[in-house]
Parts: sequence; structure tokens; C-alpha cells
Amino acid sequence: MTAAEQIRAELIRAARGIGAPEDVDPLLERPRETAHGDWATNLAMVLAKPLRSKPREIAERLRDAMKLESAGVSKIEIAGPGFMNFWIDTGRIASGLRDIIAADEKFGSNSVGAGRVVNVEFVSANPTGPLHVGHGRQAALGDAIATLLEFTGWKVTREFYYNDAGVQIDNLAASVEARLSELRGKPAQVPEGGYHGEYIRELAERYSADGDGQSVREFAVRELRKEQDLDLQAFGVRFDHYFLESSLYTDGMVDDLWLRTTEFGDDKDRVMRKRDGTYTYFLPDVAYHVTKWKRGFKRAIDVQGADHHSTVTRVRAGLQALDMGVSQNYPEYVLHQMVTVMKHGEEVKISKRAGSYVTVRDLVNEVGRDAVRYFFLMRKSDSQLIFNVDLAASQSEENPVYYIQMAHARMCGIFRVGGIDPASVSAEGVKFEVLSEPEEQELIKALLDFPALVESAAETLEPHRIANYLLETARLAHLWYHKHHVLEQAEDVTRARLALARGAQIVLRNGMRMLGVTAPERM
RNA sequence: GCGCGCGUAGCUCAGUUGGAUAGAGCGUCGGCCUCCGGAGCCGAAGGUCGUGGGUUCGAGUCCCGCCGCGCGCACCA
Repeated sequence: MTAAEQIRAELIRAARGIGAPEDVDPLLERPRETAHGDWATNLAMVLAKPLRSKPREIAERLRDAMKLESAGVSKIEIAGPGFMNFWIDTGRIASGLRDIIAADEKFGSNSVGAGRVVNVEFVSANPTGPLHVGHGRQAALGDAIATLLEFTGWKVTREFYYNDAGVQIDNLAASVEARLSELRGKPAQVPEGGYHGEYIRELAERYSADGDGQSVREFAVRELRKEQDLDLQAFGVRFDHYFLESSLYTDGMVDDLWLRTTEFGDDKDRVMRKRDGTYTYFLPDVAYHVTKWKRGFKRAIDVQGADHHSTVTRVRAGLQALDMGVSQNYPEYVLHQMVTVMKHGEEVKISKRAGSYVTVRDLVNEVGRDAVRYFFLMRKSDSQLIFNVDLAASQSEENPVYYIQMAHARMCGIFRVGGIDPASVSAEGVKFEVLSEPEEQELIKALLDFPALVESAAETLEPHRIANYLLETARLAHLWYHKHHVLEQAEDVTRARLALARGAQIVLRNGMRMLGVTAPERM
């Protein structure tokens, strides 16, 4: 049991002892100020009302009732309006490194998900062109969320939905045909709503070279799906399942329906079947989510651009109308805002239809996979993101990815220079109390916060918390590294610091993995 | 007009689900430093958290109104 867990348990026992409700749930948190100790609780203030007495008096009674010798608590202070601040012995804190080293690749993981299944759908680009930066943000986000859920005990299916039916595909086919006609010497107009990108011309050329036997439409869709797969491969994202919209029709999932979605929270009724007999995107969207439910996914998460947010209420309303026992907030949505790409201080415009846009592959080629992943994840998904290409490409400590990877590489460098196999570093017999330098204590505390952070990031589906944490932890690791040497110290010191370096290396690596960023051992 | 999101230091952004004196990086100013691995380290200045109310022991965080920005409001997806 960690020190914090013991304090919490004692708080509950003491609180019940002085007449608090049976369901007391003390919040124990790490104070911002080091002058406020290692852990703090607001329990006395929360109990002030039910117990009808002053917070500070309650705090004193709690303090007197608690037995904390075995938790390594060296001091308790009552401060401010009624906070209780706890100080833990330095050696006791540092001994947490034992858990990190023992858990190694599993450090930070938990079993909150208990093996339940969850479907995470992301990217889901139409096969009408290459993947652009928006898809990139989605790919990074979806993949990180999926990994985060896996790390917290869920069984995750990563899913990609292809809209390979409908008007957009007609437009695609017509656009290619127009270029094809041009190639054959008969000038033709790209249709209204069609695609003008250079890749359309290339498709036409390839089709006339080796497209015999199949329709332009089939050829274009197949080729563009292949392209997108290559983009995703370059980005290191793998899907477990590709779901084709066209299969909804062949499997008869789509029926002729009109839903009065206003009865289920929408602001107006929605058309599901058009005059020409084809369906609006809304109907297949609902049908698609029905298949998710029927395939056994009691939990589903959709990662989408915020420009699609209007589908949220509709899809949910549609599912409710079918009365299948789906919960009202199924599926869950993670929406992300737009991406602006900046290069040399100027915005690089993205316009898919006009054909001049930044693709995922362009970015990966220019700044590398790790930087693209990290940059897409370093901001909250619901705020707009500025992608600074120059910064992402730079090999300097101003670049957060480089800075974090460098911290990890430095830890590895210590082992390399010392001729030590990192995996052989053990916490056995280490005198943790020698890790008493302020920089050491700070770093250790940050490392030990990792599991709680992973839990909250997974719960809120916010990978950016991991990104920020890594930057801060890397900073602490650099500070420590600069100020204190590991090798060639007194034997006790070297052994303890090796354990710390190992702990830092493990946490940084685990965190980077979670974001899909590699953790190189040397740079 | 309606819906969703955002507004925090000069810039880019955090803010532990309502806690104590609101933080970091970059930039600016002043001073140290040459290391296991490459210019790092210390300090300073810089804020009515868009704005006006409300909820309570306590609000950047929750509720309501306004202002500004982005996105959406198609028988396009």
C-alpha cells in the first residue's frame, strides 16, 4: 500500500470515529506549493456542514485519531481554512521507485476496464482523396485514446468507416472521368462539387494505363483506399477493422425510414431518404451504429472533427428511436477543432476541393512521425491547434518532442557509459533515503504521479494530459541530470541514483508509447 | 437568429474534475556555468483569468446574461 492509500484509509477510519457519514470519500491531492506538504486533504472543510462544527477543530480531532507511523508520515499540519497537510519521509517516498522498476512496461497501467470491449472509431475519411492534416489530428487522437484505454484494462477495437457509397463517390468518379476525357483529347468540365486535385489527373492517367475491366468508380475508390492505407502506415496507425458503408446496403441494414428525431432531442426532423430514392448520410450513420451495438460493443467512442458535431444528436436520437436499449449517450464523441499549419510564419492553406492542401504524408516526410504525433496531441482536442512546422522539425530543446526524447536518451546514456544493462538495475537493497536532494524528490514525486495521471487521462479521454506531463517530467529529469551525477559517486549514492534513472527512463518511455511516439535510446 | 466549442502573461498554452499566493515554455532584462551527451542554470519584470451578475467557507473551474473568434444549422458527408 502506498503512503497516500494508507493516509486515505486512516482518514476514513478517523472520520467515521468522529461521527462522519459512512460514505465519506476523502479527496487526497498533491498541493501545488511544496510548503503545503506532500499530500493534502480538504476533508475537514467538507465535514464542517454535516458535523456542524468548525473545520479547523474537525481537522484537529482527525489528526489526533489517525495512526500514521507505518505510512511514513513525518508531520501533519493544519493550515488555512482547514486543510490538513501531510509530509512523508524522503526515504519512504523514494521507495516508490521499487514499484516502478518492478512493474517496468506495465507501470502506470490498471484494470479499470476489466477486460470489457470498446470500439474506437476514428479517421473514417471518405475515399475521395489523400488524408489531410485534420485526419492526422484524428489519427493521432484516436490511436492515443485507444492505447490509453488498452493500458487501463479495456479490450479495444480500432475501427475505420469508409463512406464508399453515395454522392461524394459519384462526384469522384465523374471528376476522374472528366480528366480521362481530357487525356483522350476531348476537353471536359469537372462537375459541380467535384474534385480538382492533382491526384485526380494521376488517377485518370493510371486508369488509362492499367484500369481495364473495372469501372472508373471502382478503380478510383480502390486506388484511393490504397493511398490512405499508405498514409496511415507512414503514420504508424493500424486498424483492427474497416467497415464499408456499402456493406450496409448489401446486408440490408438500411430500411426506408423517416424518424421524428425532434422527439429525441434534435431541433428538427431529418430527412433520411431523398426524392431520388437514395439515402442521406444520416440513415447509414444510424444503421452503422446499430451494427456496432449488435456486434457487442456496449461502449463506442467516435473521434470526429467538430464540423461534424451536428451528427451527434441525430445519431443518438436515431438510436433512441429504435428502442434497442442503447444508453442515451451512445456513442461517446470526442470532437476536435481545426488545425492550422504554419510554416515560416505563414499559414499553409488547406483546401481539399481546390486540391492544394497539406497531407499527413507531407507532414510526416517533413518533420517525422514522432513530431507529428506529439504536436497533434499536445493540445486539448476541443481547442484549435496551430501546427508549427519549423518548430516540429527543429532538433533543439525548444522542440518538446526532442526535449522529451532527449531526457529519455540521457537516462539511457548513463547506463551506456556505466556499462550497465538497464534491465538489471534493481531496487533490492537500495538505500532510498540517500535520494534526498530537492531535484531528486521532485522527480520521484512526478514519476509516482504517473498512474493517477494515466487513469484520469483515460477517464476523460484526454491524451494531451500525458503530453503535458511528459514535458514537465522531462524537465525535471534534465534538471536532476544537470545538477547531480550518477556514476562515480559513493557506492550507495550511485546505486540509488541508478534506480532513479531507471525509474525515469521507464516512465518517460511508457508515456511516449502511449502517444505513439518512439523512445530512442540515443539521439 | 439558433446550436456546439473557445477566450488565462508580449506569443504558444497548462491548470490535478470547486481548493491555499493562477503556472510552464518561448520572448525581454540581469547574473553564473563548460558537464555521464551537444548552452545549460539561477533570478527579475510581466495577469482586474473577455466582461457583468449568481451559487458557497472558497470560482480560472459550476449557473445566467452580454462581447469577440471558430465551426455547424442542405433531400452534401
